[in-house]
Amino acid sequence: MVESIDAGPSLRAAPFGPGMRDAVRLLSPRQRSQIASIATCVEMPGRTIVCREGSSAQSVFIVTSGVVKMFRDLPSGKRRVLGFLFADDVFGLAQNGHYDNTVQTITPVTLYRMRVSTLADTLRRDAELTFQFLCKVTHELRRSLRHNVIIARRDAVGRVTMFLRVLEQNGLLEDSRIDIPMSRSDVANYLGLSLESVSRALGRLERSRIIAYEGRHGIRVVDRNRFDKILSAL
Amino acid sequence: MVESIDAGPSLRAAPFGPGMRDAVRLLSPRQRSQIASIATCVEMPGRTIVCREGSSAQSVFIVTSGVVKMFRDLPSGKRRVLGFLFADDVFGLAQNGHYDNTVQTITPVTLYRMRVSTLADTLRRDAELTFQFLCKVTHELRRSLRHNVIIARRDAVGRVTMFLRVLEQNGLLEDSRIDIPMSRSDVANYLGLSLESVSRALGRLERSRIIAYEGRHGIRVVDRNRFDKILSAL
DNA sequence: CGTACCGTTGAGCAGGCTCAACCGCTGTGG
DNA sequence: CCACAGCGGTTGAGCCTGCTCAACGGTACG
Repeated sequence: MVESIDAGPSLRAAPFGPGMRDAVRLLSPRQRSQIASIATCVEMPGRTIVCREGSSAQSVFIVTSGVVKMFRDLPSGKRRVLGFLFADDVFGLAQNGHYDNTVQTITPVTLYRMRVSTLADTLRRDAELTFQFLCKVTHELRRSLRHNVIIARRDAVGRVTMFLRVLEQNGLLEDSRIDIPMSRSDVANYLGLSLESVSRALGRLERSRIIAYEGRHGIRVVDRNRFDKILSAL
Repeated sequence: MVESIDAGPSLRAAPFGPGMRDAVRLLSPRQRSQIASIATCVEMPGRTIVCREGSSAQSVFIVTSGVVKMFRDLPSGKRRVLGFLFADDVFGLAQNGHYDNTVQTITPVTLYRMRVSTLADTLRRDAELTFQFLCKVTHELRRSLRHNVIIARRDAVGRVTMFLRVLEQNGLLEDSRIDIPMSRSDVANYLGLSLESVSRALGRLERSRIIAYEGRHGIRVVDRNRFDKILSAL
């Protein structure tokens, strides 16, 4: 049954124990339908605000398809993008009564929405399910820490390259093709660079024949050696 | 019974629901003794490595007193400090079979150590306890995201000031006194600055009469207005 | 076909990094 | 008791990279 893999929302994370190299699907079919029973599936076009920083936190969301960005607007008008979320990611969890980040869709997305109180009730009665969520949030924490490592880097080319690898490991695309669904401005705000610097860094990578453009929102790694060298030059 | 507050390890985090302003103690006395029963209490002097990046993950730790730093060493020899952990914080959780960060004590610490497999077994049988850990890890995630916002800032004075506020909110010291237990070098690696920049930033804050030194590892905010102005100038 | 947004490229500036010297405290050994 | 070495912290000089401001190009969409 192909349908079984669509029988409700899913979570992806690396387990605590000595599991596979990286993230795996966490929830059992039973757990997925359990969550589906307390959630509603919604679809949204691109550029839609899903939840807003500071507003009362009603719901928790799980992404099923598409890409969203999580960000915070600063008094100066600058915007900090704190992360991009893909299929099998969860958000809306990090608050205490109020969301502390805004989440906006980048591509059209489908996601499951559930009331935070309903989810909390369900979790309190199901240790196994709660444990899965614990794994997932721990995984998010790991990603955030890696983000910290990336933006600690000083050179624009290095940051952009590390970002490309994150995208590569995330999207399970075929051989060396990397999809960049978000705008340069989003990338810049995520990496703590100006958008010009992002553009220049990509341009430099291309001119030195390390990557090749495939449209403006996709690249291909053509010199894996030098690509990896930049990564480890951190 | 004064002893009751020392009856085992504790966790501190902001709850999901509309709770207090900030973090609260999570575990019930019963849960604390439950964890204590599967943990061993250890004391360590300062500058001790607790667990090392890449090594096989045996244990999860809860800090009871003292300060530790979590960091990662990069190929270039540079060191990224990803966070400082205080009483009621947990670490060792973020791995999959291996620790992905090194943790080292800064001050003498007392902490509870438990085998990760034992903890996992306990959690799988107790939804309420697992939920508490979920809250805690979510809280850690929030802190990491705030860290991201801090180091996104460009100016050294701003980053240092935001760091001082984090320390202030963390340590529950009396009026405007802020303890800085870690070295300038640690602060620099945490903020993504050179240690000279940290030193200069603190010096500038002092010369402009916004803070006053109290020894090298403590300061006092003497002009709260301008202090806050720097914070919101982000 | 025009407009608006995204992306790219250029010129000049500023802030933080690097290198280097110096200071003060601590602990050690003669 | 003092000399010395080591470490953490501060300060200075000069360089370098990414930011800012600005103009231009291309593509998508009305």
